[in-house]
Amino acid sequence: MVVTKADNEEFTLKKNIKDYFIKTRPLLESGLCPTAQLFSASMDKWSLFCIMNLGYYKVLRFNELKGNITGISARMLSVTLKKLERNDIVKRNVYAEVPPKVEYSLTPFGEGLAERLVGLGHWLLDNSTRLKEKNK
Amino acid sequence: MVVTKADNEEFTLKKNIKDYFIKTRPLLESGLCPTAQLFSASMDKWSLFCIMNLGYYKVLRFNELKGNITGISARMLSVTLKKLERNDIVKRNVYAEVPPKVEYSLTPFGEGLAERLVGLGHWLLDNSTRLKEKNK
DNA sequence: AATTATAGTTACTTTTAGTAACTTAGAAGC
DNA sequence: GCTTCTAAGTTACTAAAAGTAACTATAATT
Repeated sequence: MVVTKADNEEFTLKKNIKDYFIKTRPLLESGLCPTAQLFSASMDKWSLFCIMNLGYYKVLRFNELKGNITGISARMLSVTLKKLERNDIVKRNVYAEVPPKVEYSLTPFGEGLAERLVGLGHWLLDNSTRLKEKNK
Repeated sequence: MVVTKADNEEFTLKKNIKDYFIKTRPLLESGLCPTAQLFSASMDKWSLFCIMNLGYYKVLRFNELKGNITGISARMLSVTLKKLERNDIVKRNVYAEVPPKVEYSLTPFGEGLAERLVGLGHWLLDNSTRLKEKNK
């Protein structure tokens, strides 16, 4: 029997999914699965846009983010940034000035996340078909 | 000047994020950015659990999925599966029997997505710290 | 003394998520 | 031949989250 490259990839994928299940099943029950937490609590469209903008521009102030993200309101940006800060994805840097000056940037974890989300984004751009239709 | 491996990785990451911005900026305005669509319309926690379960078990019936995903209601599973079907992530196979028999599985695009989400999941398991605390 | 600027907050409305009970249609048991 | 069972949902309702619009604090500037 000849084991091809494709067979090995198939095996690796299956093994990865199996590993993932074994690792996350007990975490899911206790509500501590980081993947579930990321997707249920932290990964809405506004979070994605904040992470991508900070990944590109590195440091942005509140109103710069608001200007870059079309459609976001001050309240939703505030709520989103607090959530990302709680999850150690975004760092908040306050200057004691008037008018206030607050700079936002990614943490090292946030940078790694941005890198991986961009990877996923590129794959989606190349591979999604049905998603290209405007939906809902 | 010596170009190190780290420099090259840094460069590649920056280039990827730049590419991503250039590609998605016009798509965002028209509401046709697949990444934004995936995250805003299709990527909630229930979608993630459905995709992961189907990635692992390959084929599952409605009540099997419901049994595997703790906490999901019939309505939310129904809504989620319809959304995933609309986005070409999940395939629905109906048998003309009574009581009804419906089998769900991933499309080829859904399988690719599952693979990438598991990759992200493994990275999160290894690298997330703050996410490990129960939040919200 | 009024105006401007930044980074939000507060009160309110609309949309979405979640819950619980109901539906459909034939097959099997009594 | 009447009741019970089953799978895969749906329907009507409530709770929670997202979204909108107007407001606030503080000091420097006009």
